[in-house]
Amino acid sequence: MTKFKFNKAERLKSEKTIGRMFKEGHSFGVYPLRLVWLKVEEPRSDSPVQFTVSVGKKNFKSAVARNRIKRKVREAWRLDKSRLYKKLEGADGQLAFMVLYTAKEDLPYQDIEKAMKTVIHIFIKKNMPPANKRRENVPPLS
RNA sequence: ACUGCAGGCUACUCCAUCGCCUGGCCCCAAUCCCCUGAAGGGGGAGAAGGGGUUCGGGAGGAAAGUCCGGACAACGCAGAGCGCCACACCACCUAACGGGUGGGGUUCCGGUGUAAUACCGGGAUACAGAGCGUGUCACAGAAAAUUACCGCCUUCGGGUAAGGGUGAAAACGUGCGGUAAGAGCGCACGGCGUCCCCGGGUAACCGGGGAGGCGGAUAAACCUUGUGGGUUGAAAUGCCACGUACAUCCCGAUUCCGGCGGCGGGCCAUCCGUGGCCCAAAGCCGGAGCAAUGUUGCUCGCACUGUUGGCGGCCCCUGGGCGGCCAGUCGGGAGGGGUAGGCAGCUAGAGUUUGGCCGUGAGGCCAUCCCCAGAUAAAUGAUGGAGAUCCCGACUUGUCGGGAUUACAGAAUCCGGCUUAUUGGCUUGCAGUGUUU
RNA sequence: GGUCGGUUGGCCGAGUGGCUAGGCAGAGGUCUGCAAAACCUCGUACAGCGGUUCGACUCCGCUACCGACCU
Repeated sequence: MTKFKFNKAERLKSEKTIGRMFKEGHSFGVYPLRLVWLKVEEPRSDSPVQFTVSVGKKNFKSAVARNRIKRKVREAWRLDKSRLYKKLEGADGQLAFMVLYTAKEDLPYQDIEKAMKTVIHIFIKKNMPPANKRRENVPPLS
């Protein structure tokens, strides 16, 4: 039951962490999304991942439109994150995730959900090869 | 019924699944307290957190712009003056307002109608003062405000605003008289200010009469008059936690007087007990000065804070004067550093529903009912399915098929307004046109 | 959340209510064998909408956009 929830512990709120993500973190894009992520050594909560969304004011001037897109992206994350959580079981540290919405128009939910699934898939494929050798394949922080 | 104008109301509904924020209740539970005690047992409280087939609530008419007005909070005073800002026909409403309601003036439009005034309906209106002062008034024009030039007249001293046709604006307009030529110089009609009287109206103002007049515009130019405003704003403010650093540098003040007090000293008198006079430390009290603050514009007032101690030098001379340094305290400033978490403020209020009464109305009074968002990288969503409404097409005229549910837009301390954005529907008032009775 | 400031040609920038300076860039010309430089000429602007005024870049409202500050 708990796998579809989205609590406060799972939200990324620290301004410092977000600042570090853009300096030191890694990123890749899957239209219309772009993931920025960083491994945090001292977890702020007991959740394996802290997640947040960003929609630029440049692309969407209306606050209503920005809020709607953020809700859709959060919904997609909420429904698909369990796949990643399963892979992360037993790992120490915490991951900070930020998803940027890069499209210029408000896309329907199905498109966003599809992109989110791809994002999670690529992340697992790149950084989480099965079992024991996981730690070595995580790229070092620059 | 249609059209036009001016308003008002509303902001799709329901079901299922998965979620978000928030308040209550229940469960788990680290821990703490009490009783008894050898362990242990019993009872109670229970932060943060987790959970629940649990019970409630969860965006707007503009939540927006931040243009006004308040509540509330801080600044030692809600003190003074200056400055600054705002407002400006009258009355009322209101907690207050630059808002609203009603009325007045001015002006525009439409209709009816006239020789013309007029009447009806609707709109707009930052609408105090230009017979205080200062400034500005391009081009054109003789001249843009106290005045010249041309012209006209002349007794050659001068008089004269009729003419000069340009302009947004130029000496009340037209006619007659009058004159050397002219001029409100006089008269008739008309227009516009000032003052007084009468009538109506709470008043603005309107109507009538009289006196004395008529030398431009601009105050959303300075300004004058009147009225109001102390300033700053929830990133206010208070508390807790964490963290540097009661750290560094620069500047300023740290002076004097009086009273009480009497350590101690000097002089005089002496019946040797003491008495009188003078100087006078510590401490206490009061005052002046200085520094700084001066309610986050300037100045001032009152209040408040600091004004303590040590060490040398020079001069006269044995008690003072002058001038320094150091530390402390207080005040001002500079650069730099740390934190950017939590709680309160924070949602029961000029509140909401319904009804009655008063008022032309804005609104007021009374009763009744309800509790109705409090997030903070910032909650109210996603998916699916019905219904309802609207649009398009087809024809069997009430069915089918397709599409849309949209616009503007997301609370951030809270209210009252204003302004701006905006889809569709419903509805009220007024005017006009047409039809029927 | 609050408090302020700004918007003038393609770019930078001045402007007292009376025809919007100047520079860079662009176009044409003179000069040159050709260019550069220099000189001459030209085009293109007051963010938008209302109001005050005879007249508005300027004064006053509203709107849009850009920017600064606060602890």
